[in-house]
Amino acid sequence: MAIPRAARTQRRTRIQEEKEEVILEAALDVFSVHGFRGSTIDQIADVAGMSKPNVLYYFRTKEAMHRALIDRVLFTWLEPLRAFDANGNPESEIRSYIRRKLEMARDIPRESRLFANEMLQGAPHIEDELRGPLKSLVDEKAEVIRTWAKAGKIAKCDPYHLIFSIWSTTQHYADFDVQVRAVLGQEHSGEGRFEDAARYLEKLFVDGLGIRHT
Amino acid sequence: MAIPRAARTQRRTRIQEEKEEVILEAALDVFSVHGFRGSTIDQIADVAGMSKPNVLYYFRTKEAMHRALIDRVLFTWLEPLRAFDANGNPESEIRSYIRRKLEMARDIPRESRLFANEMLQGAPHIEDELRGPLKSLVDEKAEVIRTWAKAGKIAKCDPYHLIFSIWSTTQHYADFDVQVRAVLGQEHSGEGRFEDAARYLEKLFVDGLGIRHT
DNA sequence: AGATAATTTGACCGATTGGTAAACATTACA
DNA sequence: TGTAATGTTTACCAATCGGTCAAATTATCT
Repeated sequence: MAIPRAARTQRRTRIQEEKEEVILEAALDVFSVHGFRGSTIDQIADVAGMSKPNVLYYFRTKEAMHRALIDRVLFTWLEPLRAFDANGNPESEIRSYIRRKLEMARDIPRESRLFANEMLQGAPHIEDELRGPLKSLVDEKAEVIRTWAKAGKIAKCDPYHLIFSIWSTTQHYADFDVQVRAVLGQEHSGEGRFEDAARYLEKLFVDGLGIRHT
Repeated sequence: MAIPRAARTQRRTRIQEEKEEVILEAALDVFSVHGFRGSTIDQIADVAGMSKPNVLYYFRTKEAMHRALIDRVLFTWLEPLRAFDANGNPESEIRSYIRRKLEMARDIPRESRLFANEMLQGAPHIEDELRGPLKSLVDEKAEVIRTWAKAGKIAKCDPYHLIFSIWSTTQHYADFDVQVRAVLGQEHSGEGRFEDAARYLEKLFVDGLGIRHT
């Protein structure tokens, strides 16, 4: 019998690389909508265009697929926060952070929904990542914000809740997309809503944080 | 055989009233965490402390339970927006709206998560309510905000995105509770975080919307 | 080309799914 | 108290679940 990927130490084949990509792509489609429990391997196999045993040849369990997906997406998703620069000036840093997050909500909404689903379920698979790497990163950036506040560059405010508010307002356009479309109506549901959102949010945060325009 | 509730036209019994309450309570527990597809009648019956066929005696299908739950929760959830008063002054109205929403995120987070789950899945069960009653309500309140802006009471801004941003920032504390706790660390995960959030968000929105303190 | 390793599939497994049937137990009301 | 309506449970159903297995197919390398 063939040796499944996970038990092997050798190099990955071209086919492996391709098929694993196809499967994770399909898994993202399914998991991001129905969550872990609500998704089935059959669904994923269907979307991926292959048989269920074939999917299970590359990922031995449903959990393994989900795990691989989370790991990959977690990195991408935190990229904008990592880019948050202590040496930049507050206004442009915050503006571009908001823009980047909104672009991600627009361009890769499934990734956002995958996380949202995980959070709603109490993050049973990634609690360690939250308490570890994520917390460290946020702690670091919170310190940057606090420094800015002490230097009088922005108003004094709780840096953690500031970060939460940027996360929530931007990811809202991915996670609650249906609601946003429904409320805005068909005429405002084009891609232009992201530009409107960016304009509004940038102003809200720049003014709300008492940032002096330079 | 007994006639299930849904097919009956007569008054509801005391027992019916009680048991339906118990079931919906249990269903809220389960649906809010796992979503519709990820939840099972067995789970709900277990939490409700009754047998599966007994649950199905009161609600003939899983969908019927979910439907009843959504209908009930939708009303409660929109209460704060309904209370948004055109005759009040912008500062106090916005402050109290934020407070109310945060209180709900703290006191009835399961309701928030139920909706969030529904949104993530594309709102297959409540799209009509979104396009109808919800949109109407938001349209009405958006008009109020626009009036305030025209009167110079608050800065000009897109009223829809303003409402979205209040929704998302406040509900974040219910939907992403695990993440918030993980990032804040154990020492700041007491109920005090809601007070911190309220302080931060009120300032953000009051200043961000250019509301003059009176 | 032939051998070997990698990939794919159909048939299948026990457990769980949403839901039903009918016997049994309890309640409400005359 | 009797009885009809209401409520509850056990046993069960077909469909679907995550996952296995061995056989068949395809790709790779000499």
